[in-house]
Amino acid sequence: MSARKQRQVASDAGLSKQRVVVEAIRLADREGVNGLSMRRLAGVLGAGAMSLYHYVANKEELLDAMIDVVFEEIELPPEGTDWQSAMRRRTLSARQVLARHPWAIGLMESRTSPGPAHLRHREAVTACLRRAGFSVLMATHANWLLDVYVYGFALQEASLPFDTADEFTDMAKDVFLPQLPPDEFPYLNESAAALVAAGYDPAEEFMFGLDLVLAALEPLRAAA
Amino acid sequence: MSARKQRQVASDAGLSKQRVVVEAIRLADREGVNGLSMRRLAGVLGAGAMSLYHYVANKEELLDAMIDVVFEEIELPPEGTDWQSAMRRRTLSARQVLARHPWAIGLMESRTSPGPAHLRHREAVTACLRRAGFSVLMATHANWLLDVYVYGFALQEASLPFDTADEFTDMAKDVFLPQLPPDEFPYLNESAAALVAAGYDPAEEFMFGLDLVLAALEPLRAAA
DNA sequence: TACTATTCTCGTACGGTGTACGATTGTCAA
DNA sequence: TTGACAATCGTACACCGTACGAGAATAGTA
Repeated sequence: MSARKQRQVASDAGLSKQRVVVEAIRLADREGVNGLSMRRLAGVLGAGAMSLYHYVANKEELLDAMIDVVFEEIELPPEGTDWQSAMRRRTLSARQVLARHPWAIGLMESRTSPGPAHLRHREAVTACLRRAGFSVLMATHANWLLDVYVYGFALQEASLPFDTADEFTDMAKDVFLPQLPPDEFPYLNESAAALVAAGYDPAEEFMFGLDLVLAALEPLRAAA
Repeated sequence: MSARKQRQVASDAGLSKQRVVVEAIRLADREGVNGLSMRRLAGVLGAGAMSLYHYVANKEELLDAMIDVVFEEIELPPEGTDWQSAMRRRTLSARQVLARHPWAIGLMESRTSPGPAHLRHREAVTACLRRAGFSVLMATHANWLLDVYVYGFALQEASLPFDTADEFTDMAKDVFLPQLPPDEFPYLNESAAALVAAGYDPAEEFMFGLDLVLAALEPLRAAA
């Protein structure tokens, strides 16, 4: 039994909770969360729909497990550096991961209890902040604020209808500006024009806000 | 015909896009976005399910319209004050509105084109920032950052399993702490204990981060 | 080896979903 | 009166999550 279970966890042939969740994530990445149905998932796994329920109590639990796997993909803050570098590292990683799995962001609103990977991440971040000299309460504020930044950014980025600076330029000219009568939206026209001229890079935007937040948090920690 | 249409827009008796969307929002507020189905919505409107499709092309369009009505509820930045007060006012309003309609946050991820109310809000915010002395590009950064803050906060707040400080205290003692073995999560234990002692108020947390962001943006505008 | 217990698979069915299609009615202009 | 059009909605189809229970495969025990 344990030998068989061992084999199933590792191999590609048999089912396992691992494989169900991982394949569910791949499916959601490909088709969006609305394209993820138990029947379709069973299909790509080469199984009957009801077989999945041996590994997952219901679809809600599957979604919870998917979210926690996403959290596992996010790098923990490294230990050997200053707190700002550590936070930059883990938030950048989070941005990449959430951009890879945009469906995860919309799912968070409805799911309230954090999974084990989520908790481990939170513990590591709190540890980093406390060791950097933030008080208990200030570390809580900083933790919350940085999470707000990461999720808020990911949420906005996911709702952008373009991925690269070039795509933005095209869309701005062909789609955005025609929808913005200059007399009704003078300032948005001005913005759009400036952004088309300067180019728009979400990664740069991320760094701008992140550095601003980190710099504003810096004086709130007690000296080391 | 136009008299009839007029009557329908105003009255409670007949259907209209207005009424369909408004009732859909009430239903989503009450039962969550998963409880909103065309049949149920038609039910509370006293109509057949297919009648709704005369006012809305499909459910996606209904959801888009719902989101834009939510944006309409958010106060525009007032004009007679300094930019920080104006931003405080409109972000606080946004937080309240999004807390009232938590389903709206999760919906934003999948919907890419802003509705008219969204655009009007954006225009007003950009105007406020530009008049306060921010450059075109800096106003874009500030606009983006403040939106990140509002949506990120709303997203996190929506995923909290409690609403008030008292509820938090109860849940922390009965639910959170038992899930956190002190040897594995020493820092989260420390945090939780401190928060239980100090009390936890989401509204305060919102002001903390908002003031921090506003203060950090202040030096980035050119003097007036 | 034989029997039993447990784990795993999944076919069928039920009540829900979004919505295409077409029939029906009510209201108007000519 | 007639013909166009706006509005309503019954029916049907393909899909959804999953309860139930039957059957096959495997493990543990004698």
